[in-house]
Amino acid sequence: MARRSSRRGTIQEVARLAGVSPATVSRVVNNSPRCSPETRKRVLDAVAQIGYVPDHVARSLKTGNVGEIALAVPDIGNPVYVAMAKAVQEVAARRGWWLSLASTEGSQTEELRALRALAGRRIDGLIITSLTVSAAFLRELEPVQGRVVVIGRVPDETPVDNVRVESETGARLAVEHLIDLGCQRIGFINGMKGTVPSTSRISGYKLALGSRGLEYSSNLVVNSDFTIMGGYEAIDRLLEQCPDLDGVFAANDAMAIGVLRKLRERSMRVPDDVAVIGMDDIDLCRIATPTLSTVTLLAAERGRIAGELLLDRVEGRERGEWQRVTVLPRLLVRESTSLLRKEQRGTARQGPGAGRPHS
Amino acid sequence: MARRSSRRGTIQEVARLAGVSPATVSRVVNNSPRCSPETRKRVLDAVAQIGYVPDHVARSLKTGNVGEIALAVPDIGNPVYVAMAKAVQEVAARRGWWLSLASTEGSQTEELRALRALAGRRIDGLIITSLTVSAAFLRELEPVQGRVVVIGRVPDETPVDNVRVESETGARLAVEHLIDLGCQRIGFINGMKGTVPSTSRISGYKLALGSRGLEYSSNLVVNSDFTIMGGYEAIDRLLEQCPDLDGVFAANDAMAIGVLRKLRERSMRVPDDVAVIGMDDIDLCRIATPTLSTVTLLAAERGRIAGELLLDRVEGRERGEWQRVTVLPRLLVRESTSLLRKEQRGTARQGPGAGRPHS
DNA sequence: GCTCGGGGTGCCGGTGTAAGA
DNA sequence: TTCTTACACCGGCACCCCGAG
Repeated sequence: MARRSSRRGTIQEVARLAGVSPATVSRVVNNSPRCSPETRKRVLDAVAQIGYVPDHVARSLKTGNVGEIALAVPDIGNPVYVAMAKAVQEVAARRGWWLSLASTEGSQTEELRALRALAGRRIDGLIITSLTVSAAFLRELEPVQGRVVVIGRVPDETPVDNVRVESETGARLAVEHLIDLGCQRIGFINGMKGTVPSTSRISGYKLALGSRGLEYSSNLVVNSDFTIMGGYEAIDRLLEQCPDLDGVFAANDAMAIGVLRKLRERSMRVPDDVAVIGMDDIDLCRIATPTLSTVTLLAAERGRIAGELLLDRVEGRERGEWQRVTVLPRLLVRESTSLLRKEQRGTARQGPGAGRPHS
Repeated sequence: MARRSSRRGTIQEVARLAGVSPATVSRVVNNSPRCSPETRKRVLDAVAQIGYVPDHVARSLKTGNVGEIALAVPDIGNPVYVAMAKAVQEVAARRGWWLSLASTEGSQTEELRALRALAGRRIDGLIITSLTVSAAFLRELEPVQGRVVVIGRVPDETPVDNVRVESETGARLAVEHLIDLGCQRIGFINGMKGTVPSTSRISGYKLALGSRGLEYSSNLVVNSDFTIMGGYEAIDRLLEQCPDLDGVFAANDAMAIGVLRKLRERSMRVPDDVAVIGMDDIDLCRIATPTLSTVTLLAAERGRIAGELLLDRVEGRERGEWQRVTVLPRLLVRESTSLLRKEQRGTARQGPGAGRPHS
């Protein structure tokens, strides 16, 4: 096992070489004020000569923290989580923490592994976003209180800080937007049944129909997974169940991009024949043809907030009640649901735009 | 600082509760054979009652390794590195290691930070892919020998295991393919000057021109960054310098996708007016319109190899000479360089294909 | 008595080894 | 033998102590 391979010197060796005590070396290395300039220089010379680097493990054992937090996401290939990760990374770096990323691939086992890393003090804190909040998951949160932030809704009494987004409202905004455009038969391509995100989306979809007086029909809904290929194949099934669709709401942008691709293959025009809207606001929305309308769920913002909350706890700044922070989705209208669709069709459009914030 | 927050019990407390010594608890927890069934049960009961989880830091201090490796990539938002990360992750999990991901954002500082994490024994091993191999970088490799694998070419004498891809050959394959299609004026959109990937690509580009008897002209080359937006803006500059382009080679797929997007806006047909080829083989190639021809650099394969090499070293299985593994790029022909372009124009094409392996 | 620079040492929480029942 | 214990030790850090000014 061990091997402690090419370690170059301990604090004792440096101390011996510099002719001081280990305590002094420690003070110099940690920029403690209590040392004279000349001693400092002698020590630093010895450090340089030996190539001494403090052993992080030993330091952690003594100080009680390892200086590292982790972010666990279901799929690091999903641009939404990349945006989230970059935001957390920014916070961590600014506050002097090392961030490590873990991709759970949606597996419970991996999520629990991350929580156990926390319990075993491999890391000091954890931000985790889970697609399905299970009982086992909630149970494992108990012993690591104050060192976890969950992104995604958890039951109210759960003893963690929690960052939420009203994705139900987001779904409602998207669908109401389609309806207000004149769409009457709006298909919904949802993610896998039973996951937290898919539950709130279907709920928002129904709310929107209700608020505008449209009927819900299960013919208008299909499930698939949250990827481009998922949307690509799901739209076929949807069109089979309901050939005269005039609008599609996809549960995320990746799926919506797949839908655009397939509709183009089937020579259906967007938004003329079918208006399409996604959710998340990934970069690809502005590259797609036509550019994709969407509802942003503010992944980066949630990441930033989660990072701050976690570090406030872990650094001991915050000891109060469990925080519940909710961010509000915003509609971004682009070409795929453009109101000007009749006039602009067939002519070159303007380049990828930032999307027009709306409402 | 410290805080050792909600830690639940140490090995001593468990030992006291079970009426045994700490050493016995340690043996039980680690499934050491030397212990009687009844003692084992008593200990396990005590463990469960207290909710004891071994302190990973303390264990690491004694055993000399932390059970964690890291993968540092320039940009976790790049699908190439995602593919690489997933491959490494698979290897790490299979061999019982924890993998953490770090995104350096191309910053030297962050790369050196990762190397210092290694030197300070925060992690046991590191796989790192760097865009620019600097002297400072090479210098920092010295003290952590045998615990680093570099993906991307380093000087021959560098004391690390090294996984390479002949990206120069890859670039040559791409450009020769365009020439063999009949292209005469092939623009090249390269990444930032001075990076390792861009250097080998321009070299391959020139080799291809030479091998087919075409002239090199600096008018045909522009630089930008390795993103969709990079390609999107670079093609404008390229067309300004050379309005009658008939082929474009982009240094990676992301840029090529940006090119496709811009060409569509400018109503230029692909491949009819301009053939386009990228490099990397990211998933988007099969979703783009038209589907994007490319040269795969086998990112996942390189990740897998790097993972195995690193763990062989870190586990002490391998102590021999520094390994140099080279993988060979392969051309994948899709619609954006389709030979059938004249015939198929204007009709619906077949769906996203896997690409036809070639040569 | 107080400040300042520096030294001695117990300790963090496990693990491995040699000795003991 | 077979199981268990005592104890040194991993490598820093932080507290407390000391002497000199």
